[in-house]
Parts: sequence; structure tokens; C-alpha cells
Amino acid sequence: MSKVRVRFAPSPTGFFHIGSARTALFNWLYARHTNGTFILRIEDTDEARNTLESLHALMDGMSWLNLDWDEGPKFEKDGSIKEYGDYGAYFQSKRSNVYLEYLEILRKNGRAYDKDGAVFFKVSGQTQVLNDAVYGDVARMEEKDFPIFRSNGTPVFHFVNVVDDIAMQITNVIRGQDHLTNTNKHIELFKAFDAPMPQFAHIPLILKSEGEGKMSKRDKGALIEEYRDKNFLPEAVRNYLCLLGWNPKNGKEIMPIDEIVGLFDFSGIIRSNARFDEKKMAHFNTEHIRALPAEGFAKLAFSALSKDKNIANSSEDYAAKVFKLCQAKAVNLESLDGLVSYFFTENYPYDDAAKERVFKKGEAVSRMKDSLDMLSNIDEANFTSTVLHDEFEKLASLKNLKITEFFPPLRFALSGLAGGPDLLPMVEVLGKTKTLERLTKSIALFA
RNA sequence: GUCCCCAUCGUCUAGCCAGGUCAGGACAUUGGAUUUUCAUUCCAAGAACCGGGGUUCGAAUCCCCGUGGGGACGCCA
Repeated sequence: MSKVRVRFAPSPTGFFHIGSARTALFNWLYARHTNGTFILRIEDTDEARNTLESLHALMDGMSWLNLDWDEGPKFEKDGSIKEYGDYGAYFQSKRSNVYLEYLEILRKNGRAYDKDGAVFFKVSGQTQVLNDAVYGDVARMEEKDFPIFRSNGTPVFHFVNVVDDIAMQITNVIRGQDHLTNTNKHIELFKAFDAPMPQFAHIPLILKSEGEGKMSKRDKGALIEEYRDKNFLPEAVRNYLCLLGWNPKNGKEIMPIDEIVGLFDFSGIIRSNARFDEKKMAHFNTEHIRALPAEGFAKLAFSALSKDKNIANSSEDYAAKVFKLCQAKAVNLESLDGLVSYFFTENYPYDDAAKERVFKKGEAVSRMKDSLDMLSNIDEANFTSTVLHDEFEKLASLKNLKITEFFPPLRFALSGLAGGPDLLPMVEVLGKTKTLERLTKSIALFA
């Protein structure tokens, strides 16, 4: 059996849409699963609508999602575009000679004719049966001849799509279900060229989370770059997209991509359209954040939060400690600053609701004072969560109180908040100097 | 309007093809627990086979009709 060759064939006319990304992803998965070739072909026959900016958005988005392609155009370091592979050109705008050759074939066997300055394809008038890898047999007849070259001389989608699939020896066409009713046109063309038919696999569409219809570029969450800008983990977005319209049949959802590549096949593809769910997407992101090695998470968090000057200017070593401490609490990178910002400034705000809760008992300031007295007597070298825990136990029994009486006021004094990472490890990371300073300041403020 | 596809909790889905366990899981929601917090973790609960006919001892599962949803009908891709 010949090697699998699949292509993702977008037209660069806007941003990188989540539906396109998922089509690219399924092609990529199938190529990697079969050890085949994944090709990026740019369908830019509509000159008016194609922009270089869109091409950038497309390729950047694919690269961000780690969908690498074996053939097709790539941006070089200097910003120029280079095409890789033996089946180029990979821009349809550069393939007019090929299209003219193929047009000649159709003219010779009487399947193409001129009309109104355009060139039309003569349909057979017969019902074509598609044997789809996902939808099974689908029968449909094309009633009207359709244009394959416009009157301005440029070729039309149905024609170039098929010609290129033949010329590039594509073995499997994996594309959105919105093309299902176009496929009989394409089958007619393959037959007219007497070319081997690729296997078609149509995949379900992604619907809006609310309202009618498929996800469109205007919908929230529809653009891949939104996720990049919000510091989602690309592997999380990719993992979620895999599960939108495909089922691994092993009961698992959160999986490393290698496992998915091993499992992926057409039999797991769902036939009904799927509604996009932001919250589940966010959950995938959280799970992938948790799964990150501490060191890797710290690095990512540091760069994600580097727009905060306090963080950018702090020592990387200290920041890494903070992030490792908070990884287990983090649900995303986007709002991580809210969880960690007080580590990086002495001007941290005191939260009103937290203040109310802590001061309800009335003893908060004296608990802070007790803590301060006790902590002042601990050597800097012993400022570790285990030692601190022992010392707080001693303090508590001395005062005949529960250890937990001291914690909420201490946390509030040090962070201005009522919640956060485990308190004693947090004190350890903050260090003796800051801890004492902050306690002193807070006592003065609230006494 | 014509044609094509689809139909299980609010959402993503398992089960359907080879008909027979209280229809299983995940997200979300709600309620508890973790005698230090919670934007963490754990536990629990509620929540679905679109309707009607047929086939059958028996239907979520097979067939038909209806309804609903989606898509395609461009000299867009």
C-alpha cells in the first residue's frame, strides 16, 4: 500500500479559525498515525481576498499548535517564504501552468466548454456514490454544469482542488462536513481525469456554544490566537480539539499527543456536529498546567507574566520558587498574577472581604503580634515550613490556642488575601526579612 | 424551495453495526468534606435515550414516517 499523503488546504483570507485548526489537526493526526506525509497547500485563487497577514496568522497558528507540515511553504528566519517538498508549487496562485494542462485534458475528452467567457465543466448527469470513511455511502447527483475557470481567467475551487489532489498524489481527503455535498462534483472531476480517487473522510462541524449555526470568526473563542494571547497551553488546546468530534474509545480525555496519535483513526470520528464548550476547554488547560513539570511551569509562568514589571525585575530564582509553590493552585496562566502578585511587591493591596473575615474575631492583631514575636526569634536558616510548623505548635500550646488561630491573620498580613497557597511554605518562600517587615507594617496599619 | 448529513444528561460523549445488566464517563451545576485558607483536592447528588408507528418474547440499539438541528445549492473556498 502506498504511503499516506494528506493535505490541509486553507485559503488565507482571515484569522486562523478554530474549525480550520481542527481540520488541520485531524489531517496531521492521520499523517502522524500512519507515518505519512502532511502537506500544507495554500488555496489562494481568489486574489482579492488573500493577504500576507492571513498567511502569517495561519502558519503562526499551526506552529503554535505544534502541527508541523512536511511539504509546503514556510517562513524563513529573514521573513521570506520558502517552499519545501517535491510537489510544488504549494501556492495555487503559482500553479496556472498545471491547471492549463489539466484543462486541456478536459477539452480533449469533451468535458469542458466555453460560455460567457468562462470555462464550464460538463457533468455526467449520473448519480455519484461517495464512500466516505466517516459517513459511509452518500449518493448525490450534480444537475448543472459548473464553472472551472472564471471569465477573468482564474481557475475555480472545485477544479484546482481536485487537480492539485491528483498532481500531489493525495491519498486521503480529510475536510469539514460542509464539503460533503461538494464531493459529487469532485468525484465527477476525478473520473473525467481518469485519476485514482482518494479516500474521503468528512469530519463534523464545530457549532457555536450558544445560538444557531457553526462557529464563525466573530464568535468568542473562535480564533486560535485568542488562546495564545490568553496564555493557554497549546497542548491543551490541541488536546481539547482532538476530542471535539473524535472519541478515543478508551474513556480518557486528557492525553499526551503521542498517545492520541497512536489511537487516532476514522472509526472514532463522530458523525454529528459538536458544540464548542469554553469551560471544558479551560478544564483541559488546567489539567495540562498541572501535568507540567515544576521547572517547566515556572519558566512558562515567568514569561507569561513578564509584562508585570515587578515580576520581570525580580530574581528568576525567587520567581521560580513562587511559581512552583503556586502551580498546584493555578487554574490558568492568564489570571495567575492574581495568585502571585503580592510575592513581588511590598505595596500589595488588602482585600476588603478578606479583611472583614479576618477581623471578625477581634483578636487578629494580637495573633499577628504573637506570630511576629515568635518568628523574630527563628534563625533565617531555620525559616522552613517544617520548622515553622513546630514553632507554631509550641506557640499555640503556650497560649492555649489552636494552631489555626494564628494562620488567617498571618496570611492576611503577608498577602492581603484570605486564600492562596499553603501558608507555611508560602512564608518560607517569602523569607524571614519580608515576613517580619510585612507583619510589622500590617500590625501598625490595623492596630 | 431542492438536495445531503445528523439526533443519548445543559454541553462533549460511551453504549447502537453483531437487540437482552438500575443507560456509563467527563465538563458545568448544587451540596458536603479536607479540625489553615481556596481560584486547589476529595466525596456525593440532580440531570438524557426527540415524537409516533412497525419488527421482536424483548428496542437507546433494526425499519418507516414526522419533528428538530446542521450543511450545501457563487465566475467564495
